[in-house]
Amino acid sequence: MNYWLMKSEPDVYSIADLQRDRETLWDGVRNYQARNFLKSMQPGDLAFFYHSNTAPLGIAGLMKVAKPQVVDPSQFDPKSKYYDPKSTQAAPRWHTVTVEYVETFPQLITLETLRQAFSPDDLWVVRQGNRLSVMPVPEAIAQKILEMKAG
DNA sequence: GCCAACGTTGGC
DNA sequence: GCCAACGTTGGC
Repeated sequence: MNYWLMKSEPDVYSIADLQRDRETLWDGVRNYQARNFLKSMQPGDLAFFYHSNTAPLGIAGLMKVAKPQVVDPSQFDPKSKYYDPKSTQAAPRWHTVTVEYVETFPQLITLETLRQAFSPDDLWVVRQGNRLSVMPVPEAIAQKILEMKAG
């Protein structure tokens, strides 16, 4: 079982939206490094839901990988902003997962708090200028984050 | 809204 | 295969 961190802009899709939907397809990732992490996810892996490009920034809750290795359908949809004309049905470029709601943290764990607690080498989201939207979280770090949300 | 960081594209 | 131009992300 592995831990991950996945970013979403809450104006677009928030932890509250996931709570309402219970499960969602994590579509629209168009970065190869992030996609490779998505591809390596296993059912039951846990992922921190990070609210980006908002205020306050931080980890808002937890979700669980439900279905792995899902072909992202938006790559074939010319009307989608995630349309990729170079992708084919025979050889899709973009795979993702579906995720299932687990919990909303009683309190957002802010980026500032994460910066104080962790080094950029341990938790990549605190790296300056970090643009990766899906990243692994070492188990020891994940455990500490889960302790922090307990208060 | 600004802009630094940085990934991608495409001409050569 | 290099790298300048370009587009996007995301913190501030």
